[in-house]
Amino acid sequence: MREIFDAEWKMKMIIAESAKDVLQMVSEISDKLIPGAIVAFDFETEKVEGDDDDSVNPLADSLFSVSFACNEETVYTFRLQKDGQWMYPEMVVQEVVSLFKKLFNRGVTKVLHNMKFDLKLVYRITGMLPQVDDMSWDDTMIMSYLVDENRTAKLKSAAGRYLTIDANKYESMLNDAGKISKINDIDWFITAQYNCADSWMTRRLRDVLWGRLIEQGLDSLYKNLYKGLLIALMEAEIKGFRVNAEYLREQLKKLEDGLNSKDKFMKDYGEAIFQRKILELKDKWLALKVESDKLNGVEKEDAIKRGQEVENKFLYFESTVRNGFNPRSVKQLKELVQLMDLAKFIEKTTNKGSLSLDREVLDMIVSKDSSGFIQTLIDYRKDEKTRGTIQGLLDRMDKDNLIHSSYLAHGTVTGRLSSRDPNLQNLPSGHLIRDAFIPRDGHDLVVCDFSQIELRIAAYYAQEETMLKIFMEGGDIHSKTALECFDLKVPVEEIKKLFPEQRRKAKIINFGILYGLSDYSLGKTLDCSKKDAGLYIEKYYVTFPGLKKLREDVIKEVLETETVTNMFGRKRRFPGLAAAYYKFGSNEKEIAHQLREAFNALIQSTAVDICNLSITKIRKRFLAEDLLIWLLGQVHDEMVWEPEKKYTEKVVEIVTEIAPNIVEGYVTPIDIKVCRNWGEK
DNA sequence: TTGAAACTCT
DNA sequence: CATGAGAGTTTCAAT
Repeated sequence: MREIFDAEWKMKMIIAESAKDVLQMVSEISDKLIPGAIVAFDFETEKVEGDDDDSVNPLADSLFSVSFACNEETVYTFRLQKDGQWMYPEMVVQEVVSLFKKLFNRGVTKVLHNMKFDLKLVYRITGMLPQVDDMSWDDTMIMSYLVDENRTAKLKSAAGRYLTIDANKYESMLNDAGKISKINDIDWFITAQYNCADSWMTRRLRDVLWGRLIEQGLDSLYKNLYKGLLIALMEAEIKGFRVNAEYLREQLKKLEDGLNSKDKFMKDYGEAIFQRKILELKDKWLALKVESDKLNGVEKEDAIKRGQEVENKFLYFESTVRNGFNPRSVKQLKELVQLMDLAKFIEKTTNKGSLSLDREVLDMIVSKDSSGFIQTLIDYRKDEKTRGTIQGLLDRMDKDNLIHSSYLAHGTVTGRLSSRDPNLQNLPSGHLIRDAFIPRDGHDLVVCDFSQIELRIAAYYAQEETMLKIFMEGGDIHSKTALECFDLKVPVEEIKKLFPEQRRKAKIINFGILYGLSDYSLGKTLDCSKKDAGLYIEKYYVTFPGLKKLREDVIKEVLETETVTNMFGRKRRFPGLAAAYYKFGSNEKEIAHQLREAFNALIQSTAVDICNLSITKIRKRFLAEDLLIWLLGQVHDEMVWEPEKKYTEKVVEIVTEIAPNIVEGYVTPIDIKVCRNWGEK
């Protein structure tokens, strides 16, 4: 056993050096797990040999070591595994395992930074997970996120910020010691201290952040939403979404065949044009060479320079042809579009100011191209995207055809979740891909989404009478908007049938308003003049005056407080906005952007809090009724559950009871469907 | 490894 | 002055 004291941090690190040390340490830690104790712990992991996945994977990585901060001063640490194998005799391993099992005592508060990650490791060791109603786990990453959504919630950043220490001290030590990428090759006493520092910071952060949560009125959101949500999400990640791999491989094959022929067509076409141009450029280059021989001084230098430019160009074209024209290369495409004489029709530029060749532009120039190249490119891009998505799903599927996406609860400024590896929140709508997502044998998918939740939230905050009435009576909001904005002289019930085009446009206006759409952009999307678009927006606000007032109120509020707070207490902060707004000559574009963001944040954050609160509440009810039903996925205002068939009706009943009634006194209706695959929804 | 550009979703 | 909010992934090209 070795002890190291960090006088600056007042941190005593106790490091085990042998199996005997581990036994003693486990017993000491065990003794401290008494009711009322607050203990932070943290794992270090490493990739196992032969795992080609480059991301950190708590379901597969080797457990290098763990540290326990049992109070604010004392931290213990010991090694666990090497290359995925335990480093100790079976008896010692059993003691370690039972220590982790003792953590499930609800009288002891456990603190983790990114709790889903470490709890998955605990799950691998013990086979145990906390229940969704277990309040004895704290996540300092989420606390830090709630306290300041604008700054990174990473442990070292948060610790540096809230503990006012040099939080990277031990990481620097690790880097100095190593310059080796593998944690296993570094002296254990160095990594041990690094590991200790992490749980020490986590333990210290917990108290500081808890104070901040209380100060800012965020404690209820943290306790009632996040504690349960994180566990429900962790269950979804562990469980995984089953996919029909054979079906996906079939679709992949079909796409690849189509892509190959499109690729060949475009290659041949592109290369022919480049070849022709190369000859032209060579002639030009020769001419310039002859010319430059006749000249002197500055003129000669200029001609040589131009000659070199021409030479570079045809050398580039030659290498392009040699390596094969690649329709995925934006650079090559731009050259080609210029040679095809289509560039003159393109006004749109990319963010950096170069020629844009996105779908919108291609749609515009496709009619000017008789060769079929542009149309082929449009189709190619679409299919290539789908192919990539399918390939990504197949690559990430485990041996049981399960896809374990992870959900980040701290990834967005509005409180939305994000999904990654793979992202299940941006799968193309429609059947092709979503049909591949299926329930396990003997199970159903229950898919539930909130209908028009953002508009309903806006109406609620605004107490917009006309809008509330339409929602309450089950009327069609888009029809009403169409009627008023386009002066349609028919009863509102007939709009859907008689003026579907106007209704479609009204839908764009309805959603656009929530995002702060300008007359300029609305004109572009509706393909009408800016002036007409402005009139529509005006009429919209006459029809729904409450919404106009709400927008003004939110802007007024954010300019005073630099903060938007939703009905659950969630905050979206805009530091510096007030000062910037009242300062002469500041960036108006940026201010306008932040004001749009502020209004949208109120609506978006409320919508997602309702959805996530319903997930937590529903999952807790399943627990209370002893139904072993886990969440499978969440897509902002949609949730997917996977019950055994015998529980399907019960799930529909409970979801239908809970989800629409999260806000007291205001119903947020849902659509719910039992599906054989995700595409059926 | 990073940034730009393209495309996907709610 | 620019002009709709929030995300993640893939590919190419440059560093």
